[in-house]
Amino acid sequence: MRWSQAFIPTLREAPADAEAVSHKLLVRAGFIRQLAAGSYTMLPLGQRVRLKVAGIIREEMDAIGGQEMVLPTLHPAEIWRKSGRYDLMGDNLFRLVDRRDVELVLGMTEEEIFAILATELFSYRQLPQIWYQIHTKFRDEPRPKSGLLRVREFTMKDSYTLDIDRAGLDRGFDKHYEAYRRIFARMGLDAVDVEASSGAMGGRESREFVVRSEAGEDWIVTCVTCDYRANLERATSAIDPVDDGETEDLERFPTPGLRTIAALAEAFPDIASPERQIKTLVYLVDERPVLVLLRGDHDLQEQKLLDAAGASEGRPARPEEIRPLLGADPGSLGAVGVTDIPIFADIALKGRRNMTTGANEDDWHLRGVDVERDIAVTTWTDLREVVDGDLCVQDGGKLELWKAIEVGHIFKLGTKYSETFGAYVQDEAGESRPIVMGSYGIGLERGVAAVVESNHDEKGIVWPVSVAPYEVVLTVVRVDDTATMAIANQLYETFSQNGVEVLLDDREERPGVKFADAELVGIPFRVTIGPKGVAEGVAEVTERRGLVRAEVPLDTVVSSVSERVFSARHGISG
RNA sequence: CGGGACGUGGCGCAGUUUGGUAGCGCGCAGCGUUCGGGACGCUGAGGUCGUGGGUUCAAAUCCCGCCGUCCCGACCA
Repeated sequence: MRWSQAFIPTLREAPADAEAVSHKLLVRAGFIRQLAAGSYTMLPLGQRVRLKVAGIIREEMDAIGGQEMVLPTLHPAEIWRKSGRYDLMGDNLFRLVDRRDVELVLGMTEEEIFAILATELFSYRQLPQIWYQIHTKFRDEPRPKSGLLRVREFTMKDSYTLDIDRAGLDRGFDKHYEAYRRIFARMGLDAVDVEASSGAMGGRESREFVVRSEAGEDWIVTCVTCDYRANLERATSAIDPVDDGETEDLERFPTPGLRTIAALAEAFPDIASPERQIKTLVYLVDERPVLVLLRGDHDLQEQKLLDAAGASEGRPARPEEIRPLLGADPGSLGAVGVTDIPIFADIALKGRRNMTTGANEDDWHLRGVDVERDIAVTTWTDLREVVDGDLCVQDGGKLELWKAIEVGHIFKLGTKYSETFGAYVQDEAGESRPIVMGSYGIGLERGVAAVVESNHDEKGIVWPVSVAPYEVVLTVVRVDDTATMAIANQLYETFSQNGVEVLLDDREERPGVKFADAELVGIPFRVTIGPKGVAEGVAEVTERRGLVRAEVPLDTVVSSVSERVFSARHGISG
């Protein structure tokens, strides 16, 4: 491609209010343009990168036996009602009505549709299957942001494994795990996998692939001394033991005006230090009230509560909703004597005695609470949110929190969708069994943004060869010099014949502009050719990463640069 | 959805407080000089001031509604 004819609209000034670096750079360098909140045009450069990413994914999916297909994005709402996700997905699901008043939705993931397809399988002999597509997904995000990182319409590689049993699912899951590691490595992403919550997807086990970045929205917990790593929504930490002393009897005592953990602790330091208090929260999960019990100095991780309750939405109850339930306002709440509301208690409270909690009467508290003796806990589970500096459950090492971009997620789904849609096969014994499914996703444009987040410098983007829009830019310093231009054309042809993706910068611009643009756009290799070099029989080769320069004879420049391109093309080494 | 901000040639902005008929930089077109690290001169094109209504002799400017976008908090690839 000749730059003078290419649609590469670079900008001197970035969008002022853009936060993420990748957003600014992709806009400035002419890769993307925004149409509306969360809707982006992929300009020619952006589309080339997107196709490179799709190509890597396709190769790795095919390598594990994946079969590509394309499913519709427009789905009858009925299907989503049947799986229960029409309501579960809430407002994130785009809904519309056609001219016949039929309700439709735009697909935000496709477990339902693949499960329907899987009803065409009848025998365990046809399993396992790995099916995938690279296609558009729609999500009515409450708040699209950070350019390509969080949008309402995007391309997703979604794949699904179909197996006869859980052992098969485990194998399919492991294959995806390995494929994902290769995909991200080839894209030049330093991605790590962490334990994650399955959320609205359902299923038992899931792992997220994340890339460390300040632009990310996930919080990741890792141990500095071992391999423990988990999403904050899932992470646990070791709990320091507390000596509760001798068992005492339950006793009411007045606490006028004391409404917070801190205030109570200050007024009664000997019996009500924060770790001796029970924090009682009232939540509405899927609109049902529940009590949540935590140690006074611990905070709730909401996703853990949702996971434990099997719910999709939760929020703290408002004071006017709490009073009719417990008879008191926040500040004097407790779970002692409560039997008509489910009580979720954090495991840090297990076995604790002589605790202090609200008496469900304003300005009164209870002391001497023995959690297991006095409270009818419905569910004991891990509910507290890990904080920076907590200790690792595996080896006691220090835990660190950091922000990351989620670039992929793999789920062990189970039989929920196959049972719902009737995807059963007969096993060896002739018994009908629901197909065991796994579900695996990668967001392409988010992946592109993540590459930019972790591959840029003050001059612009630094694309890994594997996903670069062009591999080489041939910068002609004097377009008006016929000898130079003739040689440039010749080099351009030779690169093209070699199969190298080359962009010929034949614009009538000053050299400084061309150099700056090449660096902003981030093409891995720049071959600079001008009258001076032509006179000496050399071209200058500049590697974008580190801007390392070298003079190379004109007669070998194409072969040497091509070699470097070929060896870097497959990724891994970047 | 709650909180904050913004909307003026293609891009980035000033002008709004104190109404008087729109300006700057970049970019763009033509000509000339220049050109191995973001050149310069001259000439020129380009704007329903987001939108609807109101106040006024007069509205980018004041008032009301609506739409849109961004940022901060609850969701996900």
